[in-house]
Amino acid sequence: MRLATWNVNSVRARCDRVVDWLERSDTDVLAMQEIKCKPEQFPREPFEAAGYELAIHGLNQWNGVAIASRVGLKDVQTSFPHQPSFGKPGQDPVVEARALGATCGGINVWSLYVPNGRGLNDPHYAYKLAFLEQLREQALGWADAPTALVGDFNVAPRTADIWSEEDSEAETHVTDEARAAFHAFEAAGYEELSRRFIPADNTYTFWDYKQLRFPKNEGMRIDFIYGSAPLAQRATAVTIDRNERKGKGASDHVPVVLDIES
DNA sequence: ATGACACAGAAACTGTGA
Repeated sequence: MRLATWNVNSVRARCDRVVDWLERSDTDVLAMQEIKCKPEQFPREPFEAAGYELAIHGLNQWNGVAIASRVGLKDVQTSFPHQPSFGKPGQDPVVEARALGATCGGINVWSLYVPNGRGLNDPHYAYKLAFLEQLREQALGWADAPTALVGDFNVAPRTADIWSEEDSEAETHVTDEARAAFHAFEAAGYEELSRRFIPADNTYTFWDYKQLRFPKNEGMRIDFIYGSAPLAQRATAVTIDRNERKGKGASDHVPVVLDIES
């Protein structure tokens, strides 16, 4: 089975590219982030014509997560228990569309879009840390089953995972506490599988659209695949499909792909 | 080569991302 994660940065703007890639890459399950639309706006037809079922969770033009599967899709959950909410001062907090769980081919798959954090003194940063902490709490209970926590974690775990730790736009991605919150999944029984297969420094999954970041390979490694022990022991390969950042109309993230033996 | 922000919604700009 082939399981992938991809922050597509609008599924409507990227639909043709995403479906083309799905078919070319022979992917069975794709977890998407930043679909940037409501379910009724999602371009279902090309996915379904290609043989995929869909689970979609989107509230507005922000965030949004989805799962496309051709190996079954059931037990859909549009948030995890105690998932933190967020709201601007004076507004009612909302549990945003940042987590979507489903059982696909016997695997408990979570498509995750961890809050960016925005700035170290921004309430969004505390929200980011709380999101990771509460997710870890829930993940403890899923660790004995084959579980995949995949998506955009918005954390660059090591110095070699970011082109410059001084980049002010990524300050919330490199702090000790963000990195500790990221690594806490290891103590919860999970292994980050892209690292096992792709340990090389300066191997990125995101490059900003601005300032020639991609041609200069100035990116960040922030998209990951955590597998519980029962899943990790079945992992055979991971690839990062850097080609998907090329050309006009690319997302700023690329797919990360896990192969699992049955 | 891979190339100098992009997306959505509202309104000719703003919020958001990282």
